[in-house]
Amino acid sequence: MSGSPPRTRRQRLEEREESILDAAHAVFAENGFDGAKMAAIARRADVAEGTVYLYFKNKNALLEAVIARFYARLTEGAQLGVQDIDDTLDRLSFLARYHVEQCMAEWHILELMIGLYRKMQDYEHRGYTFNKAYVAVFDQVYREGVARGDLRADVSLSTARDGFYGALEYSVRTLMLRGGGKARARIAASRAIDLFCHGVRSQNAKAEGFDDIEAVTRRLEAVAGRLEKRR
Amino acid sequence: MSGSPPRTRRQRLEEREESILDAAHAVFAENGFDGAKMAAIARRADVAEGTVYLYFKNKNALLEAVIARFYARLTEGAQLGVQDIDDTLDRLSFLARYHVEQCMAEWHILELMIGLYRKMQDYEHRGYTFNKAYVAVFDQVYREGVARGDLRADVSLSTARDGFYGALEYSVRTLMLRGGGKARARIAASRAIDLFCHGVRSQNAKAEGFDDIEAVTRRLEAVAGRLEKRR
Amino acid sequence: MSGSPPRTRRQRLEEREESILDAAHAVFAENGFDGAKMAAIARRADVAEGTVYLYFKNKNALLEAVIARFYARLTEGAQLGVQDIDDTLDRLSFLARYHVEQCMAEWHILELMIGLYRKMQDYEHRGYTFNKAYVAVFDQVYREGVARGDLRADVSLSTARDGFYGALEYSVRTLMLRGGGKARARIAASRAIDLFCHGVRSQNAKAEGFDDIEAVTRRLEAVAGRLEKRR
Amino acid sequence: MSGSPPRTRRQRLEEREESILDAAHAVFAENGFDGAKMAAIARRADVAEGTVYLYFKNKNALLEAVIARFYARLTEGAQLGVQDIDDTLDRLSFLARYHVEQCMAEWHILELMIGLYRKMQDYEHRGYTFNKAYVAVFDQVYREGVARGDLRADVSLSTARDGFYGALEYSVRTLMLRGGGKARARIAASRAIDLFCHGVRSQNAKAEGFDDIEAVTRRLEAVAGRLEKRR
DNA sequence: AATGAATGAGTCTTCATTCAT
DNA sequence: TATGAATGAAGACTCATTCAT
Repeated sequence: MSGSPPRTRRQRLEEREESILDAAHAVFAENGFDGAKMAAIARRADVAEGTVYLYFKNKNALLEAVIARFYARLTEGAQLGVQDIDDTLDRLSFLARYHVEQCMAEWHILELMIGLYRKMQDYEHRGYTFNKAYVAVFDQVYREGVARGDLRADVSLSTARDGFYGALEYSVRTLMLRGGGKARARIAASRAIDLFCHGVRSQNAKAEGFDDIEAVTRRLEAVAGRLEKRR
Repeated sequence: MSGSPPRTRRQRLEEREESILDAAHAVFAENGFDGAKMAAIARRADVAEGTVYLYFKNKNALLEAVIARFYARLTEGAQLGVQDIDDTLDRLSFLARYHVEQCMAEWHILELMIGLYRKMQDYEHRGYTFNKAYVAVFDQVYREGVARGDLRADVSLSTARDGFYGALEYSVRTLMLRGGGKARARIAASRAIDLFCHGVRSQNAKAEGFDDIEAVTRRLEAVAGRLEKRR
Repeated sequence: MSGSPPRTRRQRLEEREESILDAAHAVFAENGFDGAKMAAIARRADVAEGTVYLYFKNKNALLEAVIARFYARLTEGAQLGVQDIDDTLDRLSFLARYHVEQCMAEWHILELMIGLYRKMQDYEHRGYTFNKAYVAVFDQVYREGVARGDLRADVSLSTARDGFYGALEYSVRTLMLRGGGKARARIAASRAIDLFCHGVRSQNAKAEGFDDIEAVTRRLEAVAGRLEKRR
Repeated sequence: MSGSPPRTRRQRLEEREESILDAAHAVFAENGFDGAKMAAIARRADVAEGTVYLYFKNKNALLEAVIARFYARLTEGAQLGVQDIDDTLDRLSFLARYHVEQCMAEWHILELMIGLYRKMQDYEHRGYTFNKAYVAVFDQVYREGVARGDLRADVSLSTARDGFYGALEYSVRTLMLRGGGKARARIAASRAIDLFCHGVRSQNAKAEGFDDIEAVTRRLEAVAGRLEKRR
């Protein structure tokens, strides 16, 4: 009779599952894996405790599903965002900002992933797979950047990727500990991206005249000294 | 008459405490906080269950002590290592290698710290304090590097720090997931440090004609490094 | 089709709760608070240990519930009993007998109440409230007695109450220690009530010439009482 | 050399024992039996934990000793006080005041005695013995009072005793619950003693004309009615 | 499919008592 | 005698999972 509510049985089930996942996501994020109680999840999903077990085999499976969905969404968001940008550095900037924002919002879920590895070594691959799919977006951007001549070709993709996400996540962690807001997050992201792109050595030292011969000599002497010290 | 075994009461107590910490360290690392059973820790320390509570008020306090000791050692090792090195880049290289190695060995303990924040918000400061003391070593090196003109002055210390440790830890995480050994860890560390120092933008893009002495030097150093590795 | 067993879910729950209270009552009475083990209570209620906690938050709450129920019943019994009696002295006699009998049967539960005060100072008021509701029955009887001119008006209600219940409970305690049966309890009650009504000073001292009809009546009543006891 | 400190070994031991008893008394009173920790008692006695066990076999024995000492002192105080008083009513007044004061001060210890009966049925007799010795003081006073014609002869000693101490202790309990001070205690004591001596029936009813025949008739009719009811 | 009452294994923690020194 | 570190048994409480309805 009524128009809007879902008609199909199938649809109802999917909605239920979704709401359980929403609840689980929230409760896991708030309390960690061991701290999350199935009862709390059920209550939050407005469902009886037993019902959860009709949709997910057990607590572990539920966490797995939460993480899978989280990563799927994360990856999708990254892909869509990159699509509309052309310039390599702009793309990297977007990915950095996006990553920082998402990580801050879902910080706790990310922690859970790590914990997951201990509990279920079978699923490690899964987690790795999720992550691989996500960073593939970055990889694609990076490869294109190299091809276009925008990025160094002599840095391996994995090194670059580690540097990129590593710096970002470390920033996030620091922000989380100190309690920075979204604004600070953005600033941190842009700083990190700047560092990522230019490195830390002083421009003078690098680009200006800088007595290179002198430096090379010093370095070689240092190497020689070290070699001499060897028994 | 007998030489080695500890005589003093005081000494025995300290040894006991140490052995309990060792046991707790191991059990926490293997099973995480909630997964670690006090009974297992006691058994591993070869001590009755109640005895643990003579030395540490409860499970939380025990974890805190484990982390405090870990960080104290970590910081001390970094300080000692840096003392004997003069060159800024060498110092950073050392810190990078050291960090990666330690993190890989104590990966699980580091995870625990993060989890700790949820459980005991009062102690957040503690964890933050530990970390602060540790990264102070890097900070000192970095500041000196800037003063010497070796490092960019226009990058804030915190940004640099985040980039440095972030990249390293991300590398470690990746290594842990994929299961790389110590050898790979070193390689990852040096790559990360290279990236950290030079950034990712292609040399063309950056210096437009920047001379190649830099590259040559790097190659020579690589050769020297390989030579040094030969026993 | 089947007649007696409870059908409704609600009813089953109430029965369960009741049976847990019964079990707790018995176990607390037998072993005191600290001596009572939740496991024993659960076993006695024919219920899993965890089930008890579905009905009562914890051991303290369980004890509280036991006491509340006990007092509720006690008070109700007193009220009902008094309703059917008109004469003031008969009413007091009934209350005395009733109190002694109940106290003897539930001696241990009464002890628990006292112990409760130490453990939960918040609940003191509760215990006090229960007791107040109970003695209100006596208070009402007493006030009416005063109004009717049957009882001294120059004795404060609280003093009278203390004397009444105090004497009774002291009797009970003595009986409990010496191990008297119900018969002895009744005798003790009537003696206490007699003392309560007339005091201990010799008749000479009191009334100086007060006539003996009083004494004669008492003797006759005693005879009648003895006759009644013969089955 | 020094003058005051105890010389004999024997004396030192007795002092130690005494200080342990003092500590135990205090800790038991504050926390009840199960709530009292041997460690706390030892600490309070300024003695090592193990030392307590050199003086008392175990916790139960310690409690027993505490109670024995308490009763011995209580009894002694009562005896000494009565010695100096001649008048029967004054003696009773003193005993009442003394009892109330002592009970209020040592309320918790008295509770413990009751609990003791459950734990050690072997010792019941002990407790009973202590109590018997104490109330013997009252008994003696009462018997003399009867002999002197000051007190009713037709009230059994045990009834009188129950009435006396019962009323007092009930007062005390009420005072303890409501939190009255020493002043209130004295008032309660004197009121109780007044009630004990004169009973609650209105003087009018008792001493004045009071239509006794009428009353007697009613009572006899009641008895007759009861007899008639018998099958 | 949904419910939610029932289960009971699992764990931290306490504390009386012992015993090596 | 005195010490106090060590012991380990015992018990309240939690919570993932099951199952009768």
